[in-house]
Amino acid sequence: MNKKEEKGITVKKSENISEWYEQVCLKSDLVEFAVVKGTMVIKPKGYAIWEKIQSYFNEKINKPLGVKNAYFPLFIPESFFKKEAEHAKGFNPEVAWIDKELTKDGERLAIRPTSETIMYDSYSRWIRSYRDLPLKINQWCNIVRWETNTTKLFLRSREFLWQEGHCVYETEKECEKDTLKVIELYKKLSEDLLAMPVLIGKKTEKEKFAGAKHTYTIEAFMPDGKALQCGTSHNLGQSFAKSFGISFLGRDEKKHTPWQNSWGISTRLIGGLVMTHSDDKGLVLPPEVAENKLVIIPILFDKTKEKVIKKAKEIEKMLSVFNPLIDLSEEYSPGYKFSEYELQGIPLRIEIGPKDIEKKEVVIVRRDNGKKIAAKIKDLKRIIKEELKNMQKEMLERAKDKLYSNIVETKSKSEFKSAIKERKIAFTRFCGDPSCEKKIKEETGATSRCTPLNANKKITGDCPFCGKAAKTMIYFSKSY
RNA sequence: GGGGCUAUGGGGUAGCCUGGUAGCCUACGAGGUUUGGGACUUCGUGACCCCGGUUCAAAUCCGGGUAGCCCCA
Repeated sequence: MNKKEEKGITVKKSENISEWYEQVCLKSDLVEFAVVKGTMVIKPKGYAIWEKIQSYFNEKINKPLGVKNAYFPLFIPESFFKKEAEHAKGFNPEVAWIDKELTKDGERLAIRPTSETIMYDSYSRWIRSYRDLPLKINQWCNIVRWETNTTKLFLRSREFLWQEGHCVYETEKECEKDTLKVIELYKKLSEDLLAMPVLIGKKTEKEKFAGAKHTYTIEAFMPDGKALQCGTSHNLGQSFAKSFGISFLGRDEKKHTPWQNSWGISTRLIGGLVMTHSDDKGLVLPPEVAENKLVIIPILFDKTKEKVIKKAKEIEKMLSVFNPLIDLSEEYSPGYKFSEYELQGIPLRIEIGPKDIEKKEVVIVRRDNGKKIAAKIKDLKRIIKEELKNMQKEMLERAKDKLYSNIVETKSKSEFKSAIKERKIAFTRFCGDPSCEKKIKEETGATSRCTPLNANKKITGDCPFCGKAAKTMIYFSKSY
C-alpha cells in the first residue's frame, strides 16, 4: 500500500459511499469515534462548523424573531415525560433512563430526547397573562436518542447537539405564522450557509412529531439516494399546554389556553454537508461555513526561500479578512501540503513561488472544481472575494441540479416502485392514510418525505397504492 | 428487525487455515540531503479489543461480550 492510500481517501464516493463518507469525516479531522457505541468526539474542525451554524441562526432568531436563548436541565422526571400521551408514546422506545437514583417521589429520570416537557413545566409557572406572551425561548444543547439500529457519524448518533426553540402564543394564527417562518429560516440556512438545497413541506400524520398538530420539514437528498431530514418545525397546537396546565388570562379577562410550537436543527446538518459536497480528495466546504477561507502555500527553494516567505507573509497580512492559514513548514513538499489542505476542505489555495513573484502574481486554486487562476497581487483581494462568492453560488447550483434531477413524478404503483428502486425521489398522489403509508414502506422501503407547501389543495385522481381518492401530492424516498 | 464481514504499535496492514521468534508501510522523536502535486536516508520509541475455555504453549483453535463496516427489510 502506498502513502497516498493511507492518508487520503481510499475509496471513491461513487463506489462505496458509506465507507467514503466515514473516511472523509475521520481523515479531514472533523470527528472521531468515541468509546460508547453511537457517540463521537466532535473535534475542533468539526465544532467550528457547528459554531458557524450557531452564529448564523442566533442572528436570525434573536433580534428578528425576538427569541431569547436559555438552558434547561438534561434530566426529566418520568411523570413530566408522560404527561402528553402521544408525545410519550412516540418517544418512549428511544429514551435513555437513569436508574441510579430516583426522585423524592420515587420516579425514574429520563435523559432528554427533546425538552418540551421539562420546559413546559417551567412555562406553566412563568405564564399568567397575555402580557407574558408571546414567550419565545431557544436552547442549544445535547440530546440523547437511544438508537438500536445502525448509527452513523453525524447522521444518526445516540447523542447529538441541536437547538430547540419553544414558543408560546396567544393565538393560533401567530403560532402558525412563526412555525412557518422558522422552517423557511431553516431552508435559508441550509441553502445560503451550507449550499445544501432542500425540499420544504409538511409531514404526514404518520411521520409528524409525536404530540404535534402538524410538522413542517426540510429534506435534503444525499448522493446515495436517501433523503435526510434536516430540520423540523412543529405546530404543537394546544395539547401540551393542556397537559402541562399552561394558561393565561386574556385581554377579555377570561382564562385561555395558549398555542405552542417547537423547532430544531442538529449536528446532523454537518453530515449532510459532508455528503453533499465532498469528493474523492476529501472534504469540500462551502466558503460561508469555512473557518479559514484559504491557505497560503509558499514554494520554497534554497536560493529564493527568504524572499518567498517574506512575500507570503505580506500576502497573509493583506488577506487577513479571510482568516487565512499559511504553511511555512519545510518538512513537507508542496504536493504533500496541497493534498493535506484539499483533504481538509479549505476553499481556496494560494500558491506563491519565485516564478510568481517575478510576475507579481500568485496562483489561486479552487477546491470545488480544481480551477487554477493566475492573479495579480494587486487585484488579489478582489479576486478572492469574487471567487469565494462564485464558489458558494456554484456549489448550491450544482447541488440543486442534482436534487431536482432526482425527482420523478410517478403516476402508478409500478412507476413508483421502479423510481424507488433506482434510488430517486418519487413525487406521487397520495391518500394520506397512515396504514396505506405503512404498506408502502413494507413493500418498497420508502417513507414519505413531505407535501410541498405550495401544493395545489385540489388533487384529482386516486391514490395509486390503495385506490382511494388522493388528498395530496407528496414526495417519497428511502431515508436516513 | 434479519444476514454477512472485521478487530494486531497513534493510523493502515501481514501473520490466523496448519498453535511455538509478532513482519511491513505510515505517523512520532533525533540527524543529514531535499522542495511548482503526497521527496530520500540513518537511528530510535511504540501493538495482538475484552472475558473465559482447550493446550506444555494461543494473535492464531473454541465459547461469550463489546465496537465498527457491508447487504437486505
